[in-house]
Amino acid sequence: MSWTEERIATLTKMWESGSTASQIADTLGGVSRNAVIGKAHRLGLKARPSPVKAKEEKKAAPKKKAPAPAPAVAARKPAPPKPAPAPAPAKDPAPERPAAEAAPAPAASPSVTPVNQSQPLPDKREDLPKIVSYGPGGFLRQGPGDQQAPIPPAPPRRLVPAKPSPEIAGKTSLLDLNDRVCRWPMGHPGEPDFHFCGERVNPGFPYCVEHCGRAYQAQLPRGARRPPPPLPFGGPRVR
DNA sequence: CCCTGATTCGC
DNA sequence: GCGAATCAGG
Repeated sequence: MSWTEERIATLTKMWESGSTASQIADTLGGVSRNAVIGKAHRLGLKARPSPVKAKEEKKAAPKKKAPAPAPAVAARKPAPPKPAPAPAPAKDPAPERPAAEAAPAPAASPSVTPVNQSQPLPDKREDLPKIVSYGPGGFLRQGPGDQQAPIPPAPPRRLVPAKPSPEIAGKTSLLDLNDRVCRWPMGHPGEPDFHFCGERVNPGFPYCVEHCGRAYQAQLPRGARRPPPPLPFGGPRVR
């Protein structure tokens, strides 16, 4: 498969919406998770909470890994030594301010004196122990005296694809299918609770062991055949 | 083991 | 540019 305009758009949207590379790969089809990640990086839209990227070397303190007798076979990855090129001038660990806090500029006009204060001190209103707190998602909570909204903070919420219906909550939906879950349909397409088996597959097959037994049956001699089990699709609807 | 994203590097 | 192989943390 090639990266068409459309597929790139899908990749970009899903990546930015927080979908995992695996989900994106499954959705797109024809590409691997690695391909998705690779493409995403090439598109320049990387940077997402990575489980493995929360590292930062502080000092050159190689604990282990003495230069082992390197095997001449350098078939791959001849780049274990990572000389810290970081010219970072002792980045002080000052925590970055959340956008919500950085934003609230002195938008409030100076003329508006704080109410509810027994000590109106316009001179040193900056050292007032202003109590702020943050709501879910980083929204700035405002006290009763805070009138002016300090710039609507961009919603830090990430959009997550919702399940189509509560009926299949917890069930294996079409979007949940991948190479290692059983794709045996449960129910009929179109029905609200239609889903897939979702069990781990019998390795090498698209179904779990149980459903492999249903899908693959030895051919019996003519005359000795039993009525076939209901087909996953196309069978008469029984209600 | 399963998952995740990052990175490398032959093609 | 692409993506398998590999790494490394959860």
